[in-house]
Amino acid sequence: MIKQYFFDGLVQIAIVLSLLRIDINNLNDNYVNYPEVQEIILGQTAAITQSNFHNLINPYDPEPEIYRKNIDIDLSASHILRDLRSIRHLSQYLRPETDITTFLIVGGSSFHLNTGADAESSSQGVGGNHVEPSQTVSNPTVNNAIINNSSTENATLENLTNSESLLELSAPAELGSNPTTEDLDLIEVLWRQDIDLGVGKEVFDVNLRRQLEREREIELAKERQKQKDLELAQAKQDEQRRQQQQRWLSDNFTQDGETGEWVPLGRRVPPPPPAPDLMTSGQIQNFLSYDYEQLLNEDLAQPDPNTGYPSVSHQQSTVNHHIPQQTSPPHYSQRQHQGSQQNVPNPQTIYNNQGYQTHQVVPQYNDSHMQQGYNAQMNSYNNTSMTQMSPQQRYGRQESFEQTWQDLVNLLELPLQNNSQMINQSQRMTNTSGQLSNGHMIMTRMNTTAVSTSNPVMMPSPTDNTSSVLIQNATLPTPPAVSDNFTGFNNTEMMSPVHSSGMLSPSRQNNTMSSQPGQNYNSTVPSTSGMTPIEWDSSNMLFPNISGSINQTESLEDVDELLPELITEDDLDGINLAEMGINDTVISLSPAIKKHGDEASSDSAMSIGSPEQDTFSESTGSPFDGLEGATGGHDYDSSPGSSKTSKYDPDDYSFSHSCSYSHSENGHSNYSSSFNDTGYGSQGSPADTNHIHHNHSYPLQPGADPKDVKKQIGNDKPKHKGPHCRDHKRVVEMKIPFTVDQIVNLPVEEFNDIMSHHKFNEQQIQLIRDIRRRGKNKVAAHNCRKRKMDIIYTLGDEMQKLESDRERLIQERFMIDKETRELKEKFGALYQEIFHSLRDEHGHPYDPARFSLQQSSDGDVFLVPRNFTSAPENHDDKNKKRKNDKK
DNA sequence: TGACAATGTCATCCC
DNA sequence: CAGGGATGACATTGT
Repeated sequence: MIKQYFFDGLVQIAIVLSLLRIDINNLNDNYVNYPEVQEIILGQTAAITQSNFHNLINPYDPEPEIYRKNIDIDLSASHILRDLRSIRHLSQYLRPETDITTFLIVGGSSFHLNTGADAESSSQGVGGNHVEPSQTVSNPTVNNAIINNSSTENATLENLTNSESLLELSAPAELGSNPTTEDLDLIEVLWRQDIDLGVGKEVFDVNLRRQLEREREIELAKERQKQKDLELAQAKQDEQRRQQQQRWLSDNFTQDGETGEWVPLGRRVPPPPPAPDLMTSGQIQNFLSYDYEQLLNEDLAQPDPNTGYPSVSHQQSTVNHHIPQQTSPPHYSQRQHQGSQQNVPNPQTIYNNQGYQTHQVVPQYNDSHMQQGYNAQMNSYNNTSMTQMSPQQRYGRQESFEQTWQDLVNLLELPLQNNSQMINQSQRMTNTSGQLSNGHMIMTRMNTTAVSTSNPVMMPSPTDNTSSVLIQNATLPTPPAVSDNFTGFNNTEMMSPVHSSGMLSPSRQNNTMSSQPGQNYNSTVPSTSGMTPIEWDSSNMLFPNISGSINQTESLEDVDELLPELITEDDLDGINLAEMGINDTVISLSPAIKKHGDEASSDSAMSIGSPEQDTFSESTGSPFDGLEGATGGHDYDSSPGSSKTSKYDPDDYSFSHSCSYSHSENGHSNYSSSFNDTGYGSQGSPADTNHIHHNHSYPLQPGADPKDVKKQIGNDKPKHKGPHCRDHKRVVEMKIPFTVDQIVNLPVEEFNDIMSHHKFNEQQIQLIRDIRRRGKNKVAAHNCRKRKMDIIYTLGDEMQKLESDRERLIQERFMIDKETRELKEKFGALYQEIFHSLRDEHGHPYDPARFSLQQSSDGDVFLVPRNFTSAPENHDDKNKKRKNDKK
């Protein structure tokens, strides 16, 4: 019995000593630089962060499953130390809310933690084990092993002596001194902590353990009973809600016998007469407030038999339909009055597959024609953000917004309908689509609302409703410069019958533009256009919302068919300045248009540098033939020039005018789109290497007004004078049977062949070579200028980016400095607290001038003498003490 | 009529 | 070495 008594005590002492571990391997003077010290600085507690502070495994531990210091032991150690605090000098070791393991390392032999040492000495003396006291004291691994072994009653400490870790450290000889009465008291205290440590006497006492187990079982049974009661109460409450919901559903919906889904009565079944147990408004309110989200959630989960999508839209739409007939939540009535009544008449739109979310969740957005753009936005929103939201979130937001706005309207007695919609939309968009520029969004919505009010009877066509969602168009902000043009377009072109049948024209333009290499106008479908958002973002969008509402699946063939009809070159020439916003886009399409519509196009830019077009056979089919077919007999000064936009037709390499045409509304045009012969197109520009597609168009300056383009256009016809004309005149005069274009653009081989086959005199040869050289150089000069502009814009972009980075870094540095200051202050306070909490064996505080706290890499904090410069492992002669300071 | 932008041309370098 | 691209400088043209 006595043996068992002391054996238990020895085990518990070992536990304590495991907490008061000493790790000389990690001792270092540079403790403050260790990350663990920074953890202290950060105020992390082991219990919260689970840093390596507590997860380190002693490499010497023969049983690696035992962690030197896991969280449980720490918590238990806190109890131990709490008791230790009650006795003598250890009373001040603990401080609340600090989680520091403290090691007391004292240079002199007089410094030692007498608690563990004395206890050990006393226990070993009585226990009669083979364990060397010094070994047990100094090695925490051994203590862990003891804990492990003590879990089995037959465990002996024989294994401990065999542990290699036992031999790692040697404790001072005085640790084995005779126990004092204080030590015995400490042993008693440690026994009391057995329960806290989980290795109490019951571990060794079967009866006690069984009794404890029984108590635990009783407690567990009580817990289970409580849990069961709670569940019952919850189930009862749910059942009540379900019944209430069922009743409401039965009033408004019918349940499909096959699928079990709730189908709105108005869709398949004629609306039944009002149910006798109609809920009052208050009831409905109550019901909604409690159960509607759940109901909606369930409804959303039910797939629509027609579309396969959740049938929430049906529910809502049907509810909207039946509101006047049945009592339904006031929310529905309000919503219907606000917006649904204009769009719901078209069930095709409601049950449309692709647009179901738009029309379902936000049905009122369909009430106007111009809101298609906004629908696109909402489509994008629905397809992106909204689909990621839970139904409760979706409805909750919407409902809350509507409710809030309706309350406001009621309060202010605003006879708004469109405005309320607008604001609601604005609110929704603002809250749901973080990518949207609020300003632009509101602006756009203003446009749509204006149009919707001016033309309220316009209904969204099924095509529009079935349009695929153009997410990018909807989500990306429109450049402010676009706004004006876009607004003008909205109010003019979009409302015209031609364009409303197809309002597609702008979109088609967009699509057509996308077909041009190097142009990033088609930002609607990144998957098809292969553009990154950045590319898209940098592109110029003339009709963001419009294109967003248009079916992006329309083929380019349609575009090509429609464009010549919609936009003729005469139109291009006749477009007034007010429509330049459109012109910019349309004109940029000129290559595509002229490809199909007008062979007389002078836009030979596409052919520049292209071998196919450089051949004679192709050149004969080039637009120049129509103008220069006389091979010298044609006077350029009198050329019609209706399609001529360059001031110098004979040398119309097209870059001169294409660059002017490819302007966008913000003063940037993609010159490279029509000028791709040099490899200096946008793809090859430095900006592209960074995936930033600059739309800088040479020669338009950044702030240049699009009217410059107009000037270019307007000046086309009179621009048939100058040095270029001289070359052509000379060609004519010299009876050279080639055009300047042919002379310039022919490949060297073919050019040489021609020169060899034709018998030219020296004068002719010289003229031809000069023309060719000048033509080449002209192109080169243009490339050079364009490249220069690209570089300038790229550098500007980089500068902006660097400036933003700089701002961000400055901000970060400021924050880091602030955090550092705070951490330093925190560290200082913590240091002082810990340091002043330490007492020597006489109960006196340590002298800060002589000692300092330092932390090892494993998170242990040591009290190190100031003159303790070298690593502790190199000074084994010094007395080292370790403290696990749990506060 | 001068300023300015756009463009063409030349000279030169370089590949 | 010729052809041609690149580019600075200058000229021309039109607004």
